[in-house]
Amino acid sequence: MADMARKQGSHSDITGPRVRDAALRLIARHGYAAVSMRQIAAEVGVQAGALYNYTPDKQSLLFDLMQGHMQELLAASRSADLAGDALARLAGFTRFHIAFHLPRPDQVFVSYMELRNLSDANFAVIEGMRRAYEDVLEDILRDGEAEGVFAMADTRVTTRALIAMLTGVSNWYRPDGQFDTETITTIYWDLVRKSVTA
Amino acid sequence: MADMARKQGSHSDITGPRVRDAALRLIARHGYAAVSMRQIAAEVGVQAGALYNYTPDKQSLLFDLMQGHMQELLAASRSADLAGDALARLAGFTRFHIAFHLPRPDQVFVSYMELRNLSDANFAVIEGMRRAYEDVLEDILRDGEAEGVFAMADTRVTTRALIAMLTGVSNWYRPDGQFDTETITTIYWDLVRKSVTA
DNA sequence: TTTCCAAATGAACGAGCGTTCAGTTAAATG
DNA sequence: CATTTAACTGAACGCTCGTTCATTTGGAAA
Repeated sequence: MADMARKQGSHSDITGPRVRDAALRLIARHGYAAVSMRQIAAEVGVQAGALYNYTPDKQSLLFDLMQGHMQELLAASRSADLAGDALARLAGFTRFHIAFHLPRPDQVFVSYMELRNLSDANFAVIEGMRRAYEDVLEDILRDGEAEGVFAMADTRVTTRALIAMLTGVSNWYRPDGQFDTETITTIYWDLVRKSVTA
Repeated sequence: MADMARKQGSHSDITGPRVRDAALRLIARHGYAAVSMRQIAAEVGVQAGALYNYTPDKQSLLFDLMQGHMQELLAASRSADLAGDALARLAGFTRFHIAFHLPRPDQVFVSYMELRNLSDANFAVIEGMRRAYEDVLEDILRDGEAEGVFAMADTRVTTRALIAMLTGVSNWYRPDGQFDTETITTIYWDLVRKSVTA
């Protein structure tokens, strides 16, 4: 009679996500170093000490946010990179990248801006996941070169250039602005396709 | 006997730049909020209080670094955007952007990562300068469309996409690495040219 | 040599930091 | 109803923060 439904009805399964949500929003807005545990706690509506029921320390809170984002990104990208020739897969990747990033501006912001606030060990983990994501695109570009459909001076540099271009959309895109996701995708796919086709 | 050679031989004209250099390097490495005035002072070799001979406060120190960078960038870009048809000017802009940014990784990093740590008034100033720089490229793209040499879905979005791509090189480029500036320029110019030509 | 003053020191200010923990609370269990 | 215990409080720990300022220092000016 120990393990079954142990904390049903308790708040911990509600407060936990709320801590993460508050931390994500505040860190995206003000930066990891500028946000205090007391600010996060106030946003959730608890005292600072209560946060330590949900994270061992502030650094782990940042790492969990970034690792969670990268895990979602990797899992989703591997599902998306499936069918067809290199050109079709590049179109799919472009569409996926924009569709994944645009609805997650805070996650994107934190994951790209707070790398230097990770401990060395945590940085290595996130960096490895970023590499793995770059490899998804690089494989497509290499296959397209082999097919004779793509031509570029250096695959690795081109990979990074394209990802920088695509991710940059999060820096200015506003959902209530001039463009919807579909229009953005069309514009960027046009740039991507032309830049790498032979 | 008042105004002539007033502080010749004093340290202020040496310490001032050293404060800015130390602040730039430390902020690029650890972030504005994570760097203390005492750390900057220690790097310079003075006590924290002495910094206030050179800046009214920490916020002004950050703003001066960013404003100085943007002023240099704008002045240099206007000198570089001179001759020829749109294609030649786009080549010149691409070359200029890379040549200007690659030797200044710390300035680039700070100017793009610390925007959220500026006061509202200071942010507006820097944002305006960034807009002005984007306009240099956008003018080239518009002229190229008028010439019938370029074709793109949206000039403003394309401007931002290209600048994001070009600036992204600072995120991974290392001067002791595989590529020299000339090679990088060739690779990126290839991508830029193909992405916008009709 | 004496005077002068820019430059820098070093101590202090109130405030906020991450984190810990003994004690309180309130909902689920028996 | 009595008991249990996860969740949370509130105070405290030692420490660092940005900034101020009376005082000291040392090289240039007279």
